[in-house]
Amino acid sequence: MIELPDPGPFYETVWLIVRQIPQGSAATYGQIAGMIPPPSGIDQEDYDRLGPRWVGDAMNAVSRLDDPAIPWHRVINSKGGISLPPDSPAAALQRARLRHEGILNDREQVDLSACGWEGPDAAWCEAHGLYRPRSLKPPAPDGPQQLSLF
DNA sequence: CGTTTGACTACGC
DNA sequence: CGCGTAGCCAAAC
Repeated sequence: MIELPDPGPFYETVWLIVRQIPQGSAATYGQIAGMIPPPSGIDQEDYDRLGPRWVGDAMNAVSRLDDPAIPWHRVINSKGGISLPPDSPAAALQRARLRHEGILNDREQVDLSACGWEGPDAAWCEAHGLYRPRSLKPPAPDGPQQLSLF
C-alpha cells in the first residue's frame, strides 16, 4: 500500500503523532509541528515558520497512502477550519468525519477551545523524543474560569 | 529541470 | 472579525 519511496523521518514522526489524536479531538498543523524537534540542519526560527507546512505535506502524503490507522481528518488549521479546497472530495470526507465525531459546529469549524487536543501524556512524549504540544485552549490567567452563565 | 502551487501562519487593515 | 499578503520549502507539474 505504501508506495512512497522514503517519506523521511519527519513524515513518519508526524504520522506517529496524528495516530495519537483521540476521537472527538482535533489538533492543528502548527501544534503538531511544535511537538517535533527541528530536523538536523534546520534553525529553530526557520522551523517555526516551515514546520506547519511540512505537516501539511505529510497529511497530503497520507491521503495517498490511505492508511485508516492515521486519522488525518483530525488535523486542521489554526483557525479551527478545514484547509483543503472546499469543493474537493477530500474536504467533503473530512467534514463528514468531523461531523460524525460531533466536533464540527454549524459554521463548519471546530471549536478548538473545547475540542483542541491536549497532546499525549508527558511520558509518551519523552519516550519518543518529542515535546508536549502547546494547549489550544485559551490561556487561563487565574485558574479555571467560572462559567458565567447568568 | 525550471515553474508553479500549496492540507500554514502571523500580521496588518 | 473577515480578507489579503508575505515568507518559504518541498512536491507536483
